[in-house]
Amino acid sequence: MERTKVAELLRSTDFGKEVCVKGWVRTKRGNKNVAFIALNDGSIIHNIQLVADVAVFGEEALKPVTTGACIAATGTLVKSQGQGQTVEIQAKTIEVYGTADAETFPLQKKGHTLEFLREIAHLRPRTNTFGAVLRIRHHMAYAVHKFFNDKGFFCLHSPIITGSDAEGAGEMFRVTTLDMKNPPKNPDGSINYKEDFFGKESNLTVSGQLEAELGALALGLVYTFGPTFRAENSNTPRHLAEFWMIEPEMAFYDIKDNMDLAEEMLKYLIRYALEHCKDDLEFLNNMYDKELLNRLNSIAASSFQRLTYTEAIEVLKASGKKFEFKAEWGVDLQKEHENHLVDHFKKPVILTDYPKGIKAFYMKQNEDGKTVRAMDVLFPYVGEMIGGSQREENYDKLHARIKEMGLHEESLWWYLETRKFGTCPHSGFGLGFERLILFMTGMTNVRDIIPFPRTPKNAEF
RNA sequence: GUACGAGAAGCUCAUAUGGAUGAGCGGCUGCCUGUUAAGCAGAUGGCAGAAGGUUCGAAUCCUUCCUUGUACGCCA
Repeated sequence: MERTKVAELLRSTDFGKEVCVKGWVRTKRGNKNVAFIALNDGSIIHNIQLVADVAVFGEEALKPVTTGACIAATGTLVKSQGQGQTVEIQAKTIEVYGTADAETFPLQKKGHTLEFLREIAHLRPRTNTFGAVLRIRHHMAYAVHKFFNDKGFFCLHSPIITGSDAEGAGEMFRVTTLDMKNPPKNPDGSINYKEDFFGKESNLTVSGQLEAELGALALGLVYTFGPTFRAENSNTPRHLAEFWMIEPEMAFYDIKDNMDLAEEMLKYLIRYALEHCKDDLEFLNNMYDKELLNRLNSIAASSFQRLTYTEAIEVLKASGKKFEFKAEWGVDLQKEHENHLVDHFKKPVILTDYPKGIKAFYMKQNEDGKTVRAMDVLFPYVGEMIGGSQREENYDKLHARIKEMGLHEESLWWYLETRKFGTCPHSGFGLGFERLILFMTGMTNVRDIIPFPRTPKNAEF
């Protein structure tokens, strides 16, 4: 008999129908006469209840049906006699695919802390929480592609391995096939990378932006959605060494178009989640964060507060609040400052036109000679969600800035050539996918947002 | 990387000023004719992260290291 998913069975009113269901046992309870098995197959957060008459199956046959075991069952879909569910399956056959020794299976019926579940990341997808998070993560990934596709963007696959060391977004992971115990040396004792796989030093990418710009200057509207790697020793609930980033890049967009796109996209994604992840969001709302649904609904309906860095400094100064670090023009905003701004406006804030000294080389320089057309989107709950800018399209200005900042000009030759050949105004931004999911789920640590987190001192699984 | 906190039973935690280690849950055994993270009863289960040190005596005090949490920094 063909397997029917639990999600479908729970919607069905086809009572009397013979069905087959397969999944993992969450709990089994009952007495001498009847056993109730809560079965979950991952298709939905809810379980279906199997009712097994002990007289039919025999006590011994039901023994291996324990929490964590995988089974296939056939039976009749019936209206539940008990409370708590509308439909259930009166079981006729049960086949055990895989047992789970109750003494050693680490997931118990009662809840576990998220910290403990991180230690058993290979099994935590079987919990309600991670089922919900991972389903939401999937829907958000799909929604990102759908959003861009519907707007005429093309997905561009930027490289994972890069020979460029000038992206400037953080420390990089070296990629090499050289024998680390005995690397080939130059006469001066340094390592000879000419012997390495690519004939030069290479690393894992920290951003697909520069390549996305090349794509935008040919296809118009593009976006990347891929993994990025940063070897920073960042120990916070918002940082990972390996994370996923969405980086749209748009020809002919100025900073305002850029902001409009970022705001439209974020609201679209929130609405998409509210529409397609209802059960999972309700579970997370009840279990972790009672304000989750309110927050999602309110931000989907809000219009983001836009102001310049200079105006933000004024707001901070006028607040009269005592900050640990004084808010002063020219200094990068501290977390406490960002938090104050978001609290002050009570909605997402888009900050623009930062001092050029604290931003990356590729951002378009303003006429004032002091600021660049950067934009950061600050969100309640998670902080910096997006970082982006209008890009500097003028060759001379870009070149001067690269020299001024002491960057390795030669390795950026290809990037500079786009400004020589058919340059145009363009903009883009980077959205941290895990931070988006953090916001979307009400979870508090990105280690619980990605199936297998990579953080300093941790690459298990 | 900095600051502070935490590492004891499978899990979550009590163990007041250093003085024979405790509980709840899980798992196990038994009871209960439809249960809902079921209920009731019982037994089992740990030389307290690692290494040193102080002391008659250390889970408790000190040192170093490891792991982990939170805040901050780097950013997304």
